[in-house]
Amino acid sequence: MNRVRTRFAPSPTGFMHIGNLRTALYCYLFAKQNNGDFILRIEDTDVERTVDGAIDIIYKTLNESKIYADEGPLQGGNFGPYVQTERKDIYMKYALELVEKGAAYYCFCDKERLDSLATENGIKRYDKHCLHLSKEEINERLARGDKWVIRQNMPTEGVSEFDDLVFGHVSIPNNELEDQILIKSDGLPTYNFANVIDDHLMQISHVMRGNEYLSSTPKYNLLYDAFGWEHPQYVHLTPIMKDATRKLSKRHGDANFNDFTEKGYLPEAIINYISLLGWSPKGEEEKFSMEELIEKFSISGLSHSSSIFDEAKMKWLNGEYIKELPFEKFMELATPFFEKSKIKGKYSYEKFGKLIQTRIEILSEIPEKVDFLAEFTPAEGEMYFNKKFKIDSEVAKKVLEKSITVLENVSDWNEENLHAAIVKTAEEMELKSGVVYTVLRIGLTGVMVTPGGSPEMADILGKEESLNRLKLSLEKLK
RNA sequence: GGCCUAUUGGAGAAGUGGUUUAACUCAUAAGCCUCUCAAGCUUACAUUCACGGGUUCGAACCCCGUAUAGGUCACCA
Repeated sequence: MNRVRTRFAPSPTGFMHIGNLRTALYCYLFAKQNNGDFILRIEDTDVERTVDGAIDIIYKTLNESKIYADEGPLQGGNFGPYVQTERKDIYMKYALELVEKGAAYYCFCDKERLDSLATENGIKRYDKHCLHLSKEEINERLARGDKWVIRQNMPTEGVSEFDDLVFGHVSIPNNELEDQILIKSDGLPTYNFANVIDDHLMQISHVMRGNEYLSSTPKYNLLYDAFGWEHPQYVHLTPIMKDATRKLSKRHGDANFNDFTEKGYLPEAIINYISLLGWSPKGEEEKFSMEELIEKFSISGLSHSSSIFDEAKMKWLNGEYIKELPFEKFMELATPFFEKSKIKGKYSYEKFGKLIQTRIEILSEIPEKVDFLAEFTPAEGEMYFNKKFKIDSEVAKKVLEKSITVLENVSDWNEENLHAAIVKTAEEMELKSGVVYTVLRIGLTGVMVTPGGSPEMADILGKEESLNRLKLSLEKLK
């Protein structure tokens, strides 16, 4: 078998869409698993749609995702250039070869004529009007400077068949195939032409791409045939949906890689999650590093039907990745989010970080998890009510009174000593320590639910602030 | 509308004619643990594989039809 070479060929039209990223991932995984090459090719033949800076976003996204190209605009290679607009002359040369062979022809039809071909339901199909123009007439119009395009000359009968590695055998009647444009009037090739020329010239062995190309694949094969080239293997990928009927798209929002990284998703988690959309691993595990994905990926595990993007599951996976982060690394990533919270400049990010690393799934949850501590309103009496520990406002008042005196004598204010002080208070009052823990937690924060317990809260607040708050809480109960 | 493709639970899915009582993961629910919340641990969650026929001793798996969904029919990729 030939060397495995796959390619990811995005158009630089904006941010990197999750669906495209997944295609890149699969191409990369398949190539690497077979010790092959992964090529990045920029398809910028639509001058209108290309946006400045989009190429850099592609590079940056791939890099953050740890999807590294062996060949591409940045790293070069033996099959360059890897940007299609820089290959313009190559396409023209091959198009002319096709015209010579009769597999393609010049077309001078203008928009009005093309529009007049539309059927009642708006579908238009080119009628090969210019196919039979004489050589003289063509040369004359060319010389005159008439606008022209080059179209592919499709067979009108018969059936085209091919084998797709996911969908199996597919056959399409040739009369369904339109004489598509190969070279546009601006001299640049269409995707339909450029991708065939480049895939062949770059020796791509496996073409992995979206499902939307499935029914045009016979057109590409006809092109390969006209040149006498070997067909590549095809692997058509099923779309990622937003819900049962809508495709996940830029229009539906929040489907770009950087939307997720900005929300505090880790690239590893995003990659891991999207690898699972449309592909199913063999075993029970679903959390995989890139190395494991390379090892486990298989075309036989690719799905035949579309899959719905479920952010809840990606969140869960992200939480798993956050939990296993070394603490220093976690703090490095978390700090920008602490900076956006209300505790900015007030309390230790580190101490809070220890508490919330297991309590958040995405980094952007940090502010909402810590903001409560920045403001303090003493709790109402009924907030202390607890059936299990038999706490009511009277008990709370006594516990607060006693705790304040004990805590005032804690000289080295740290978690360990605070635990000890609480246990000691409970013993002296002949109460379960849970009673004291609970009352203090509420007394210190004014809220019933906190990430972490009372010693942790007291430690973060510091001695002075803690005692102040407890006194205010006690006041409130009187 | 023509053509192409798909259809297993709330989501991702395994499964390709007979130990599948339909794996596994997320979500959801309950319990344990526990100073609350998380985390962790345990358990529950499709008599049924879009629907209707057929083939077969036997079908989610094979065949036919219907429905539904997606794709495609651009000088966009």
